[in-house]
Amino acid sequence: MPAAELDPLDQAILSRLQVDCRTIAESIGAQVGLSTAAVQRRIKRLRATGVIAKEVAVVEPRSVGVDMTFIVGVEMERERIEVLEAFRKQVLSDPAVQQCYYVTGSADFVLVVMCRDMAEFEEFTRRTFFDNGEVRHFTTSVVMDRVKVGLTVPLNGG
Amino acid sequence: MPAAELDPLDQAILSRLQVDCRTIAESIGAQVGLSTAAVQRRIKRLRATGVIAKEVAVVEPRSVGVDMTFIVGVEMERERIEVLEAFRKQVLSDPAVQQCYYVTGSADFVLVVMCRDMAEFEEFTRRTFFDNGEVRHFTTSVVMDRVKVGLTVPLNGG
DNA sequence: AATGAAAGCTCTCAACT
DNA sequence: AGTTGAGAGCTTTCATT
Repeated sequence: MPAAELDPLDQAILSRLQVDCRTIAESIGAQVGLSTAAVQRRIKRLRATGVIAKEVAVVEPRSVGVDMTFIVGVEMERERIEVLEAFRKQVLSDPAVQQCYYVTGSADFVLVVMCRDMAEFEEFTRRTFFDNGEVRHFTTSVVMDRVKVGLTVPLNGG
Repeated sequence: MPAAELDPLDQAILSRLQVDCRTIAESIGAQVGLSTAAVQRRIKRLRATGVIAKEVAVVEPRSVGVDMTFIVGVEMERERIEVLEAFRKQVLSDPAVQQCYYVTGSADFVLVVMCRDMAEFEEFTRRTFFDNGEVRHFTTSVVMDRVKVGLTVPLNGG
């Protein structure tokens, strides 16, 4: 888990795979000036060392009937470890919660929540906030446009 | 695009690929009760119809020296189309901006920003906010823990 | 220690049943 | 939808630097 140094070749490979992990090694090799086997070996190492955490399919929400996204700030009643840990577990197991960040500032958690419709979101707020005595306050922002959505990490040199 | 109906088999396939898009078709088939070729045909269709938008490698930020995440709320001076559109373009081309949402409520945009360190974040705020006369106000929350990070979409129901 | 070339193998894809 | 075979892409081997 420490940061093993990545040379420019690894970075170039990663920047391709972050956009499309099905890019074939031959194509990457042609771009970065490496043989197919060399690229494959580097990708294998990047996976083994955890630099590539996972490779996932990104589903277009609307195509599966999910049409609403919310940004929700959550303030807990008390910042006790037990309370925070319980909330963590709850959001981890809730499929409507796409992302959850524990943050400084006025809110304790910031959630990105996806639902089919408003009714489903209200059901989410009930089970997550109203049925939880430890939640002091929450604020909802409705997403009108998902301008940029990805998990791409900035790499040196692009 | 209207939501083409997905049967439970497609949903089962998607739920696997959302976790690991390198799962081989044979393994998925064994789980959902379908032949290898049938699974591959369905995956191909899911890609062609845009249900699977893309397949990407997720890079562990710390392993490439990126150690800080911020949630930034941005309020624009005026909600003129031109101003909003210019801001959209700016964040789309900025590699530090991992995500950007246009939202209702007190902020106009919510950004997820990733940087190597605080200095890089300050440089980001300069180029994005201080050098932009149309930004009225912004609020920064520092992420202490990325509790849940993914682009997984809930598939129940459809 | 990492590379390139080529052999060997796995998975995918399209044709056919 | 299932079966099959050809081809694409990945992995291993080995000689080289």
